[in-house]
Amino acid sequence: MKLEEELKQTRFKDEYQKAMLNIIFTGNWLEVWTSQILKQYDLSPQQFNVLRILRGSSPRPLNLLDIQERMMDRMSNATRLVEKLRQKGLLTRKQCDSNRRKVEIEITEKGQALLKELDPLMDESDKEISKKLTVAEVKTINELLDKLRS
Amino acid sequence: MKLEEELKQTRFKDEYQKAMLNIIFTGNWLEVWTSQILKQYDLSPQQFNVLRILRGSSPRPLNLLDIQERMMDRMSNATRLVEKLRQKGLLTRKQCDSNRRKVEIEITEKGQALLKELDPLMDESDKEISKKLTVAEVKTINELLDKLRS
DNA sequence: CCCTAACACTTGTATATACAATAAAAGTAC
DNA sequence: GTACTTTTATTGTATATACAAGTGTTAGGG
Repeated sequence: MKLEEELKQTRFKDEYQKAMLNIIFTGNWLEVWTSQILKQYDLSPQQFNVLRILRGSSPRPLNLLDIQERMMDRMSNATRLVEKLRQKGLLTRKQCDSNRRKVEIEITEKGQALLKELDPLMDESDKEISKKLTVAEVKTINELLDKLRS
Repeated sequence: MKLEEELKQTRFKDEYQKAMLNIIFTGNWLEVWTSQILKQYDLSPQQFNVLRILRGSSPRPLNLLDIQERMMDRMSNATRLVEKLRQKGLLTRKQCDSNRRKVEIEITEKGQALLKELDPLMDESDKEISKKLTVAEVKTINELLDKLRS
């Protein structure tokens, strides 16, 4: 739907302003969507993101700064996020031997299993998008967004 | 910068998954950017958004549901958001005569003045984007995002 | 070895947010 | 008018987040 209808607005100052709002709005929209899916598994999008990051580096553990660098929202508090996941048994943390300031964080079997359960659900979301846009079109989006942040 | 570098990730499952993450990430990125600008004026992006919505409808007042419909993030609590802005004297609220469940919310002179002060700063952000992307390119983004949400 | 600075993380605190429960007014049916 | 439903907004509560201050660890200079 056009952003104008979505936000019941008649016009924007220019295409640039509209793009700014459009990207933020669509990002929120996608995040709400995934959070609906994740809710039944008691995960926030951020927690899910951290788990996927850990799976990506598995079996090599990551420390907190590594995770923070890879997070979608760098502002959120990695310590407490990780602690939440640890309490659920989805990851382990131990002090790093060579540098005791660091912690080594690793996804557990249980975490892997949970992600495996979630994979098909997330594939569904991708399929939803593929109903709306062709591969060429999403490629274009990716290129333009990458360019925007350059 | 490419999302892969930004998130220090080697690859994504496919372009669809990358687009999903890219839009969310870039949306966050833009929101953080504007929130930096707004911070010196003690406004959150959401509060700023509400003020702009009210300016857009001025001099006609809006009630809470109207505002909620036009907000970027529909989940946030409009009542408390509006109350914060009222305390700052940026808007007024009064019970609606014809339907006393509703409230009429209107931007004040002070609110208008604040927005006027912020306009040039926000124009700067637009200009930043215009250094990276042509009008044709942002038009493409807008079309594709609108299509994605359709 | 001592002193200072840099690093990696944690904690405190104030604010924001999500979601559910509640309240009050208006509309509808009888 | 009374009972029921719907609309519109508010409040309670648990959780999340931002930002600054604090803690313990390591590194470097003299």
